[in-house]
Amino acid sequence: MRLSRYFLPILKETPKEAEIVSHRLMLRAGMIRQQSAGIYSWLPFGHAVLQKVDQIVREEQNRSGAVELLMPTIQPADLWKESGRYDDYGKEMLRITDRHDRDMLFGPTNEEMVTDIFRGSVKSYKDLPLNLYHIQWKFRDEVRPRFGVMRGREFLMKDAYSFDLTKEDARKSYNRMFVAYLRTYQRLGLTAIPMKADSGPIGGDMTHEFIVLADTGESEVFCHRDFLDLPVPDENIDFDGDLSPWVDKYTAQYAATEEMHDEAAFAEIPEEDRVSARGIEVGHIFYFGTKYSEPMNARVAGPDGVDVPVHMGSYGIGVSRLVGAIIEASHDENGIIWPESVAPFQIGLISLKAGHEATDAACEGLYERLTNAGMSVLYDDRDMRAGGKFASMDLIGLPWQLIIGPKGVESGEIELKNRRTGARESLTPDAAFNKLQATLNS
RNA sequence: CGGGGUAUAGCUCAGCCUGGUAGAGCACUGGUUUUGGGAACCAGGGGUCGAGAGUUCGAAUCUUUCUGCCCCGACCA
Repeated sequence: MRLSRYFLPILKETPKEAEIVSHRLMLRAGMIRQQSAGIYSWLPFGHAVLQKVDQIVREEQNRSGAVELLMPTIQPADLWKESGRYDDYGKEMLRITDRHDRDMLFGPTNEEMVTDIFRGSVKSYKDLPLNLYHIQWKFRDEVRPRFGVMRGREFLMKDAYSFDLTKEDARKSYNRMFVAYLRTYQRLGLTAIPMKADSGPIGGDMTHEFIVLADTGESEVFCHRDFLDLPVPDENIDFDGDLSPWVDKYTAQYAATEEMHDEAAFAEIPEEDRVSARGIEVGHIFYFGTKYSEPMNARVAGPDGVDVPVHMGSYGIGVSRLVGAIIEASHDENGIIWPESVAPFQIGLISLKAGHEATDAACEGLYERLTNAGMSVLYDDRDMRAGGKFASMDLIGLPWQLIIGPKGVESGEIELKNRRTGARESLTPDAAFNKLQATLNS
């Protein structure tokens, strides 16, 4: 992509409404534009990141055996009246009346709807287990939206719903999601720690919040240092096998958010292993049994022929929030530092002197070569001074920068810079190409 | 939903106290000189000063009502 033909409205100054770093950087890097409190347009650069995250989440859901569908944003109120939540859910639910005066709502979540879909078609234990998920925009009319996309009113969320005959089976479904989440966050370049969450009236140990540590996190969290470098299952993990060893490994040590914090238990950890930090919740999984299947009559026949309500769980990942969380966890004073897995482009190619014949030729040649080799390149071909280009490229945080100017072209060298480490090296165009190909296509 | 702010050019802000023809920097357009870490100069374009009502000869400025947005708290993926 040539920057001169892209839409990347970079801001030199920070809009005053942005308080936290991810919000500031997302506005400055031309990723989002606010349309109303907590409601954002995703501009091309931001949209590209959102799609990368979306796709990784999808791939890991699919790998775990979950099946994708797509439910609507607008739901009829009747389903919610059936479960009893129409009255329970407060003003956070955006209620709408259509032209026929029917009560509708903009979905804040989809338990009722997916239960309705399930009960219409599944009647036997032979069709279980089943896990249905979608990635869809939700709306919660927060009293006080803030932190940009981290706490918006409209947000993109992956929500999965598992259906099982028994609680024991539901635990297996829970474990599958647990492991899928570990893999998902790792692929996104994040260290996410599963922490005990409040299970509310359901009770039990099957609920965890996945927390990313970041200095600017919204809440205080406490955990054992071991979590910071626990291995994550590789892509060959068998989701039909017994996943409990992995879950056990990740639940053996102390980890809790503020609300669930137990000072005494935390004190038992050797002092040097105690981690007390700020965290961002990027996922939440929980088992809730027959809370919806009971009132909504979602029952299946067991092997004995008797109908029983299915055991359900739901599993959320805040996809749009993750974009902010990744920035919170990965930036410096100059801007964003994208993990390679979610970077909108792998390489930023800077022409230090657009219009200079030899420089243009060198840039065009390399741009074409890299692109043809399957690498994604944002080519800054604007006629602009070098300083501004360097600042822009650091701000938008592409993992690799290729810097080509008249001096280097004359001596046959270009500069390759790693955004994260800041390391630069002068290479011939061939060497730079080979290095990038070896690094990025591996 | 309680408390506190704020609203002037695309962005950051001054002007308001003490009413008198709407400003600066950056950005944008044209030009000249520059050119390896956010250049300089010259010439331009761009604002019903959030909206309504009032006071006044005259309102960005004073009074008042409304609205948007932001921050703190309670609440939450």
